[in-house]
Amino acid sequence: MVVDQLSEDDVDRLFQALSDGTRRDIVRRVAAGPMSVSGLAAFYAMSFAAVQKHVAVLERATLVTKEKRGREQLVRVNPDGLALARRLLDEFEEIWRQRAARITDLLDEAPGAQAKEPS
Amino acid sequence: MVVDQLSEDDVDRLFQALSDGTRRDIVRRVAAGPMSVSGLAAFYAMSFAAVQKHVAVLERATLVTKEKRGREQLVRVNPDGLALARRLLDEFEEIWRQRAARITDLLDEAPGAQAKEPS
DNA sequence: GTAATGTGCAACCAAATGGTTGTAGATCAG
DNA sequence: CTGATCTACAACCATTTGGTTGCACATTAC
Repeated sequence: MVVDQLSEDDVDRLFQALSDGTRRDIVRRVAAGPMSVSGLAAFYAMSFAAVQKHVAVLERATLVTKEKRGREQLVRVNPDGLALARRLLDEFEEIWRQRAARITDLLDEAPGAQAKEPS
Repeated sequence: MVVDQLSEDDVDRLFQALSDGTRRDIVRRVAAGPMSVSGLAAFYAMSFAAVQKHVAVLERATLVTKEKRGREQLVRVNPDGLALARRLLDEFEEIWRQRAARITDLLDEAPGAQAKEPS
């Protein structure tokens, strides 16, 4: 099953965005409530520009959204992005589960019986 | 909620391993049944050494395991690794869900209750 | 035995990543 | 208005990543 219209590059960006501790922490923080970029930057021992870049990576990965709010830029979590990533992992597990079920069937069936595809 | 004993570096490796299309494809293939490294390499338009490196990345991320089988090395999916990644994503969603529930509560409650959460 | 196959590893290279500093444009406070 | 704050973006740098080729070593086939 293909997940939506996601290109491989989209999936690359999703997981790559999640592969950095600072970015995962940003997602956690904005998941608990929206924050400005500078508000986020205050938490980390790195420059504002670095945090800005992390937010940009998360935005391109559709894990957060930004909205201009006066002179600030409010960062919000995008629940769809997270759900998408989880669904992708579910796909992998589904493939494995089907194989496991097929093997179980083979073991359960009498020897010589043909294996049918489980749902 | 901390997931098991995973270090941040472990999580980095997990998601980083999944951020490459070739590696995700390898996981799909071995999820459907174990394969040798050279068997896998036959599918991709890159050198054997490159595929070997991808498998090594997946192995360090605990997404696959290798087992020596004669002169071959059988690569298998590690369902625990996948389940771990999914659980990590569940954590993020849980944080967001809790916040959403809290907001819903605030909206449901009678007005006059003091809200700590800015809109 | 010799030859072919499967693997591991080192050295190398181009491109991407994660950080920095510096500059400049908006917006808000006084 | 002036000054402080928030953001955007460019240029630069060190390290990592994803690929290559080449060589060494085990195991299997003939």
